[in-house]
Amino acid sequence: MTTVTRTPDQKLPVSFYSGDTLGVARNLLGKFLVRKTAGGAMVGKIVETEAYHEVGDPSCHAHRGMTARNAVMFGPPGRLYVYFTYGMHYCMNIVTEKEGVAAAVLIRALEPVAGIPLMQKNRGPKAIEKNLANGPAKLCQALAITTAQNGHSLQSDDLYVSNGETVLDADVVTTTRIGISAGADLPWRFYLRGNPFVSKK
DNA sequence: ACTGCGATGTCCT
DNA sequence: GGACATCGCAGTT
Repeated sequence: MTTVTRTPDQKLPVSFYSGDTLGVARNLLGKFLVRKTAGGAMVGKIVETEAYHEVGDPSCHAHRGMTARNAVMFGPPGRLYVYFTYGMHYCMNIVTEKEGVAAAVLIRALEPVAGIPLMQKNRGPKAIEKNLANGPAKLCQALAITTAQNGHSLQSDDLYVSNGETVLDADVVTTTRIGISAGADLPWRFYLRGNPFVSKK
């Protein structure tokens, strides 16, 4: 018999995030994002990511240098970069690369694993399980993440990424990013092949 | 199924 | 003043 061991409370170390952004984006697939709030704990498996980098990527918020909004991207790796967009939505990124290099991985979709009733409460009565976290703004709403968490360390106890499932290269699809115009040709989006919680096909 | 578009605040030119 | 790493609703095929 085969035993699958999961260690959902083992945080990924800062060194996991400090390297090449494309590699981090790929390797975040299958990991568990853990969020604890006053209402309870939630866990989602990361099933879709996108890489953003100040160098060679005109769609990166930091492409034209540091501003008040993107400053966290220039800081140390393993922290959260959360921004507000379209007048009503939040998106969360994980900062990568060494301090001084602005880069991050956008978390685009989660497969709900635990705390699903709380995610539904956060998302509102119209959300069903399939739609709880299959988009960057939806998952922030499900996990109660706003700009209040901008700069938040993933070594904290209320918001972190833990070891998850091993993902084979054969199960990773690499393609272009969604919802951007500049840099639309870069193959910097990664998702789990066939996973029903990916935001789009 | 698909397509178009309104909401709504902040950032940056 | 335009753009925006989005979402959900309304209308059509």
